[in-house]
Parts: sequence; structure tokens; C-alpha cells
Amino acid sequence: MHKLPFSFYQNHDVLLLAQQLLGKQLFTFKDGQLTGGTIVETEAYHGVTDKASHAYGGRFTNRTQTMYQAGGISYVYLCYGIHSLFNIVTASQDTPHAILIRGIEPVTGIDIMLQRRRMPKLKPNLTAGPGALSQALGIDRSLNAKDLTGEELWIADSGIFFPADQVVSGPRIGVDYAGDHALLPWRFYVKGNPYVSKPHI
DNA sequence: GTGCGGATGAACT
DNA sequence: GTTCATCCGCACT
Repeated sequence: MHKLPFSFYQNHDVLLLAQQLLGKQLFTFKDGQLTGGTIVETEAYHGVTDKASHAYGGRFTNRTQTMYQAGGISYVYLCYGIHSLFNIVTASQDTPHAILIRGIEPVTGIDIMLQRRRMPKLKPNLTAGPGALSQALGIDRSLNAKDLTGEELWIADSGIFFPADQVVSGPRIGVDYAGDHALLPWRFYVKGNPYVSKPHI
């Protein structure tokens, strides 16, 4: 289990990190249960200059303060009153870059994930989509601002590498409110992987 | 204090 | 394609 080191998250190139995270594995260990999967879809959020980012314009609130901490921790927030969305905080302190994990391919603890999702059998929507994968992994806001090199929540280098011709970039999902920034190609995903989320039509 | 709407998903027609 | 669940974060009439 090769946990990514603190230094990995300190890079200021959040677009590069969002691509490098494809193929890494996200794990949780909750209630004595290990669950995890391979990251196949990410979105980069570029700190204070990104209109789609919660930290746009330097907005610093009780919620967004997590993003301003040094990279290597989680940022989990509640969306639509229902879904806990999991992000990775990157860069150094006071640079609020973050990467939203939108899809993972389940690897470990699939039966536990099925229970948490109340699904009878494995289908892509077990972990395709940010709300879905959080539920499958047992991630909620109690896991906000957690150290990603810790024992509860971490990311490992599995040795999986997707070559550039298997990685696609495109506009981010659900950020129409961001005006011209909604079209930036800051979503990255593995071509053809069934655990990549479907854009909301 | 109040009101609006959201980095979604599922169940509908 | 449309609707709705569900509630906190945020800005400010």
C-alpha cells in the first residue's frame, strides 16, 4: 500500500495533478471496513481565479477555509442538501486549489460499497459520480479536512498508469454558473471507462 | 433573520 | 427530458 506522500500534493500545477491522480487509488477505512477504487475521473478547481471554485475571488468562509490549508487533506462539502462531494486540497497553504473526484472504479470492499448504496449488485452507478462514490466509500462531512496520509482516508499509488491517449479532457460538469469559465477543459477522465460519470443533460 | 440556489442522483413520463 | 429530494452556505433586502 504505497500512500502518496505529503509532497505529492504540494505541486501548484493543479491541472497536472488532476491528470496524475487518474489511476491512483482512493481508500477509506471506516467501521473496520476497507473500501477503495481506482480514480478514473477528476476535475480541477483553480483557487481564487476560477469562477467555478468556492474560493473564487479569495472567498474565505467557514466552509472554504479548508481549501486554504496546505495540500494533502480532504475537502468534503454537502451539495444539494443530500450529497457529500469529496475533493483533494492541493498546493501550499493559502493557495486554495482543489480537485474533485467524480468517478472511481471499485476495487476493494465491493460488498460493503453495495450495502452502503443499497444496491443488490454491481453496476457502474455504484461509484460513477461524486455523490455516488462518496456514499459508497462512506465519506461524509465528518471526513472534511482529514489528512490524506492518515489511517482513515488516503490515496495510494497502485502502479496503474493511463497513457495520454486514454485520457480525455473536457468542460467540467454542473458549473454553468461560472460563465466563461464553465467551458475550460478542466475535467479529465479515462476514455471508455464505465465508472466515468455521465454529464447531467 | 431570511431567501435563494447548488461541483447531484434517482425516479419519473 | 423533467421533477424532486433536502439543507446548508452565503449574501444581504
